[in-house]
Amino acid sequence: MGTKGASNRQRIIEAADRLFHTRGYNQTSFSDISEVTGIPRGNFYYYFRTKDDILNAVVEDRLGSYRRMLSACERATDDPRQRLLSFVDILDSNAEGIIQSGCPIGSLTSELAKDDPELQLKSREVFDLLRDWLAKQLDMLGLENSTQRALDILARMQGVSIIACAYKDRAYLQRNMDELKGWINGFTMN
Amino acid sequence: MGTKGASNRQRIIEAADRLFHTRGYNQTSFSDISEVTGIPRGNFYYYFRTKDDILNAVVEDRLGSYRRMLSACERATDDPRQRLLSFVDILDSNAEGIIQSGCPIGSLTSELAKDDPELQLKSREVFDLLRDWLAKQLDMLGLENSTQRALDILARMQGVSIIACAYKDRAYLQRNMDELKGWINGFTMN
DNA sequence: GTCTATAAATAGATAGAC
DNA sequence: GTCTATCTATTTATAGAC
Repeated sequence: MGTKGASNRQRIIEAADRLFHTRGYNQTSFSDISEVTGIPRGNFYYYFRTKDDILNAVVEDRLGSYRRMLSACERATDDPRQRLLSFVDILDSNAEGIIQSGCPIGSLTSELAKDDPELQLKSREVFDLLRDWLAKQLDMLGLENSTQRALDILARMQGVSIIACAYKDRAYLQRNMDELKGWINGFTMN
Repeated sequence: MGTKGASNRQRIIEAADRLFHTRGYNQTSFSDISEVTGIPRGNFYYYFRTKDDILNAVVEDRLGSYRRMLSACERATDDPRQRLLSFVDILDSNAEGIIQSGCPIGSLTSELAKDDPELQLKSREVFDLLRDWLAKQLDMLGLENSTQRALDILARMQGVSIIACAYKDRAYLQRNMDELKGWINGFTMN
């Protein structure tokens, strides 16, 4: 695989990633990706056989990004409570994108739930990654039902994202992220 | 407007309502609605000028349905706490649909956030209706920041719906609906 | 009011020149 | 590896017969 080929492939993935977030999977056409990247439509099929393949590559790319962010978070501190608070900050740093287009993970998984069960399963892998990482930190805090609590954290962030996006209310998002941090701080007292 | 015409129009709205939930707005074509209702595609334009008009009619129809449910809930009891608990039960009765396709309100509003700001504003009206009704009950309980708390209830239900749908986990939905009721019961002690 | 036929645009996907 | 041209199917929407 040549350097330029890998570059083109990566450019397609990154453009598709952004478009899947801002316009949705089904509303993103090959023409859209072509316009953004400058790569002709027909060339896409050299790198991906189908549109579904692009989605799979985008999810794999997201998994890699989140794994790197979580690893960096683990290297920064050994305190699981601090790690959980950093986790909230990571997603908080994407606040503007959430207000405009919703959570990239949640909105993609929700969209694909209506479409193709296989694609939804693929997009859910990002949830799996975050859930397992959160559960690991909760385990270190000595909490029980760590997986369920991890899902509760994700559910809370998803719900806040939905409302904040629906009302384009950045203050609502900020306030609830802070309350979520307080909730997480309360975990240590159990 | 004749009887049969109104009937056809209503049949289109109800079929579109279900399809917008199970497949999404953008993934629902006139052909899909035609297949379900048996009404030819071309006939749709006698009742609606555009697909957007169908969405508007669907949202208006949903608003009417929810208004009737909330009114019935108000007639059933004067206790605002009981009304809030009944509210959770109403959405809980649609559990199977939430598992399969997500919350009809949340998923539609999220989808349209990526598409057309005007359509999102229209679909958000259902959130507005529920928010205001919840806030009214919270006011009766003597709570402050009733609108913010109402949004918190909606956010919590949305988040739980996203996770329950992603993992097709009916038990998770049920457990969190019960916890939400406990949370609401806690409101009276403030 | 109801339906058929069809327009005009766009989708995902393919073939093949270079 | 890269790009143009094109195929086939489907989309929203229109025209017009009945």
